[in-house]
Parts: sequence; C-alpha cells; structure tokens
Amino acid sequence: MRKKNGCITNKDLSFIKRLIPQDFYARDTVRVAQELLGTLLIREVNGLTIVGRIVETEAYIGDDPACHAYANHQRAKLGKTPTGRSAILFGEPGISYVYLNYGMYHLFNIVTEEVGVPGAVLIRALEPVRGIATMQSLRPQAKTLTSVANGPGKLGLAMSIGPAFNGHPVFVPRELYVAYADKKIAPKQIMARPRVGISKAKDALWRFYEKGSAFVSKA
DNA sequence: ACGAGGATGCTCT
DNA sequence: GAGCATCCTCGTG
Repeated sequence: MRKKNGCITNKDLSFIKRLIPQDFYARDTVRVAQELLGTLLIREVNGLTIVGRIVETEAYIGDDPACHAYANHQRAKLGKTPTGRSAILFGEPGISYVYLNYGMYHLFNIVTEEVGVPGAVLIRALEPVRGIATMQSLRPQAKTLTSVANGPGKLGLAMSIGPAFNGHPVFVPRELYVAYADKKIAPKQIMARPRVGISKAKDALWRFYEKGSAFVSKA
C-alpha cells in the first residue's frame, strides 16, 4: 500500500524479511539486474539506518565493450590473470564494486556471476524509504525527494558510499547490504532500455527500471 | 524546456 | 594524454 504522494507507508516497512543471499548474485547478470528492482538497499551509518528501494539498474558483462572488465576478459581468454581496477569483477559474487567516475562520483555496483566470470550490476536509482532526512542532508543540492538518488552519482552521495566500500560484501547485514522487500511493493512492470552515458555497445537493452517510477534517472 | 560547458581524478594506452 | 557507467549551473528561447 502506498500513500497518495507515492511514498511507501510505514506498514510496508515490515520488510527486511530476509537478506538476499550470496548465491542470488551468482547468476546471469541481466537476470540479477532485473530481479534487484524493488529490493531494498540498506545503509547503517552513525547508528542511523538509511533504506532505499532500488528502482533502476544496469547490467555489465564480460563480453561487453562497455564493461570495465572487457579488456581483462579478452586477456583472460588467453590465460592471463585479470589485473587492475576491474579484477574484482572476476571475483566473488555479491561483493560491491565502487569506483570513482569523472573524478567526482562514486558509483556503486554489485559483482555477479560465478567466480571467474566477470559481471556487475550498476545500481542507478533509489526511491527513498527510510532515513530520508539523512539522505537529504547528504544531498543538499536536491530540491525534491525524487532527485535525492535518481542517478548513480547522486545515489552514492545519498547513501554515503565511498571508496572504502569497494570489496564490501552486500550479503552480510552490516553497514551496506541488500534485502528482499515485501511482495506488496514488487515492481508491477519492468522497462528495458539502452544504458546511459556509454559510448560502446549503446544498443543493448541492459538498463532496467520500474515503469512509472518518479525516482528513476530518466524515463 | 533544453543544451552547452566545466569540475575533477583515476585508469589504461 | 585520452576517455570516462555524472551532475550542476548558467545561458538561451
């Protein structure tokens, strides 16, 4: 059930039903990206709990020129060990990959697929659910609730996700993790569109969002 | 409403 | 040195 203004009510917060287990992420990246929609991203900081409902994601896989792991993936096919920033994408699923984008914003991803297979889901937008005042204080530029976390850079700020979270497991209920929400607030319909802000593999429909949500980066 | 341009630092060639 | 998985401000209509 929702309020007239579209916000989730307290009643819906009988959530945190259960943590999403690590093996959820050890699957096809596109599928994980779709199924993360409607789940809850939870951040515990200074004794406060911030909760956002994931409404927009993008999938990045190894055989995908837009993926940071692409070059490493080609080398890995020749038997080379992955190196550098994107090596983490070849590792354990359910680990977060946080990187600095445009020298300013920390973008939050979750590693997918079995160990050895690169992939990640970029979490692009949240619907604020709880700890809203805290999120707003972390996003002083946002004049409306819909613009607090409607983009990956804004999301990183609103959830206080910094470089220290690179390599952090999101399947452990500590600091930053993801949980299933009540079925009642599951997305009714998912849209698939081209990903945003990339110059290669522009045509793949690997951006997913909840249809009708006012909290996505753009419809 | 919309588009151009700037901020700013890391990664990889 | 080029190229970014972005966001904000300020200009123009």
